[in-house]
Amino acid sequence: MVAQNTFGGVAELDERRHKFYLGADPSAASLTIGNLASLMLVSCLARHGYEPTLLIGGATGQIGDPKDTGERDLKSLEEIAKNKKAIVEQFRSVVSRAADLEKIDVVDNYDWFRDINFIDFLRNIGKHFSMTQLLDREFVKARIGEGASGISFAEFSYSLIQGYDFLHLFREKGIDLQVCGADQFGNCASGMHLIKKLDGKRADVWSIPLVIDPVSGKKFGKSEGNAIWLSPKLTTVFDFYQFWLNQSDEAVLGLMKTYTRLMPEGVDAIMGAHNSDRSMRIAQKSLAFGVTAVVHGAELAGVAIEATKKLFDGDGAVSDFSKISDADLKEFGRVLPSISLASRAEGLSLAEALVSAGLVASKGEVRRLITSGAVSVNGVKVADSSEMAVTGVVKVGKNKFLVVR
RNA sequence: GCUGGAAUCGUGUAGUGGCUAUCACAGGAGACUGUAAAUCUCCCGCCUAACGGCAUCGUAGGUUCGAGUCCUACUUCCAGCACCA
Repeated sequence: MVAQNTFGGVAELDERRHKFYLGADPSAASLTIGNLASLMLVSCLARHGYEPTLLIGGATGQIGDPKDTGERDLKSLEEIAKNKKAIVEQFRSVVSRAADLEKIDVVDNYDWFRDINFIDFLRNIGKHFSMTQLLDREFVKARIGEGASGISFAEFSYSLIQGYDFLHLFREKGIDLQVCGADQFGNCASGMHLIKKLDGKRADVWSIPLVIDPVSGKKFGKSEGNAIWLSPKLTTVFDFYQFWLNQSDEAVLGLMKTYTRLMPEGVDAIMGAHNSDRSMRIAQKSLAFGVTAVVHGAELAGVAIEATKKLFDGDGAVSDFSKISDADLKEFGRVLPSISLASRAEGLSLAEALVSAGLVASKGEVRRLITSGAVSVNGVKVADSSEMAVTGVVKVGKNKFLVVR
């Protein structure tokens, strides 16, 4: 679980102060499964007696972490404030579940940047950054030059801000280890060098590999439109569970290592069982439950499993969804988008219901899906987007459901 | 500041003033499967129950019967030169 670090081995860290931090920018209303990989490492360290601190990027989030394709749009301050709250909440709940830890320090880098004077910053910090090295970074090269999208001074300076964070936390709290995703290694290392230069002390960075889909070779879960979010408002618990359940045999081993608390022996045992009959998808099931339980709690993960059993073919499946009991429908509504039939006096058209529940982007899309036979109500394919007068389950495609109760 | 280029879907792209803006990737659906992978077929701006309607090639004007394409201004980016160090 190490991409690149700046120390000899974990044993070396054990000699030290046992304080570390992880940073996250409030650039969205929720963390994604990309961030979750870092959170799992944080939890692992916390279980072994290390003391975690979360840094929320109230300052850095106002600038935006430069990506290699192009400049980001600035987020409004209100949006940043909202995102901050949501992310801190997620961080706390995930780490406390995965590490049985109640108290987690949270700091906001805006608290110390708010009062920093620009000239002081250039004098004390900027002076220690080499332009040659700054220009040498991959994303800068990708942004400058023929056919490139360009880069603003604000984004260019991002890593100075992040570097200063590390120095600040080192001085104020004695934190001498930073955990980050591999894409952040450069930014984190700049802080490490600052500490060395200014205070003559040692600090380290532990970056974990970006999770790559072994089939497509693409970065995992962050491809813009279809990110998998930790917030149930953005990705339902059911979809979250299904996402892990649908992983390929090639990917599942690596994902278990990164995203579950299992020790190597446990992983081996599961993979052994999995390989004896792959069609049972034992590894995927284990992975899906484990991750869902950490993010959403064991109870909701259990509901997601129940819903999966009833809604898909196999043991215990209910092919006619109208036979699902009202109690079950209510329960499934906790992990699936749901809509109340009774709350609408007028007959609600199927198309409207699907669009308002967020299952389908537009009514035109619904029409296309119906034409291709993708939509069914209680197991019966529908021919037109007529009114919807029964309770039960609407199914769109293979694994999108709308509970009507 | 000067000169020359560039801006087309989530991404990368094609596009002599003329019919419905091309292709690929990503994404979605169907078939086949193990809710996997691979493969095949279809879809992939918005509205409408439907016939159909309305948009859209950085922004705003203009020329033209007709503009993604030509002209003008603006915005942003790139390159070279100059200026400044």
